[in-house]
Amino acid sequence: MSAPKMIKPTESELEILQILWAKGLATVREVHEELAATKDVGYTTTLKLMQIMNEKGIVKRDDSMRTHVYQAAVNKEKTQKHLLSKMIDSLFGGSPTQLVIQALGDESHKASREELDKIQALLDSLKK
Amino acid sequence: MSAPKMIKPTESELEILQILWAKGLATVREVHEELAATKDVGYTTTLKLMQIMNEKGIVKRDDSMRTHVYQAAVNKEKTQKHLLSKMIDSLFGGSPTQLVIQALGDESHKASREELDKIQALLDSLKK
DNA sequence: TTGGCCATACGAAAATAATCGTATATTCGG
DNA sequence: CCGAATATACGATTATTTTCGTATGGCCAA
Repeated sequence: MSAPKMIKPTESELEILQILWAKGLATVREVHEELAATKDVGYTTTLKLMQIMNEKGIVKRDDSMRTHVYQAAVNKEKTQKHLLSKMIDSLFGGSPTQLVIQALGDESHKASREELDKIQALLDSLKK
Repeated sequence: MSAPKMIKPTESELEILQILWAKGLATVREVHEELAATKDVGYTTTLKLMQIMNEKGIVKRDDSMRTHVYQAAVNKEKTQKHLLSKMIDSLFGGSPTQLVIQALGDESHKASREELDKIQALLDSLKK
């Protein structure tokens, strides 16, 4: 089994996935260093998490070398869509509109002009 | 302490909050019946959860009667915004735009024409 | 060769979340 | 008054997630 049916990464797993999505390929050490920049966590903790993720099929690894090389085994957009959909149901009563409005109104994550234009374009196409 | 600084309801707590936000005031039994319609869970489980939420300050209760009456102690929009913000950080690299695009493109949660207009209005005001 | 890094494996503790059984009190119909 | 129904309190179990200590072995410079 390579691609897991139930995509339900935990909080910590998501942090690791983010890094793997950005890097493509990465060793435990690389992932760990990036994690450690933000939070205080031990190396073996990161290692263990990635091992578990490998068992779950969330990541794949190449263990032909002494230092294993990992990569995400779940698609970024699919995962985002899935979790977003869950949030729409669990927090916005099934309406994506309220979510969009809240997201756009978020003061701490302001959208740039270009981004707004991008959204505008999508909106236009949806209106047709 | 009435309003908690750290808004971090668990999955189950969120389900209960949703019901309380909709109902305004509700007893444990009322909340439980609504929960039980969807999932298989015992009454005392719901009770316990709501007691814990009360201790955490997520809900308030009037226990002047034998049957306590609960209500949400956290603001719905604030909570939505907070969790959304966390998701933007943890899953969309801090950019709300990708989130908005994914949300609007979600096939299983289509936005109506009115909703699209609503978003358009907000977009217009942001563009200025 | 050998001592120090650096790697993975693995077990298990610690922290958090969810579940429920049982005790006990109140209410109310008959 | 009495028993069934219904309420809360509370302890304890189970499940899940996170964390880390320790074991073990490879690699390499001195």
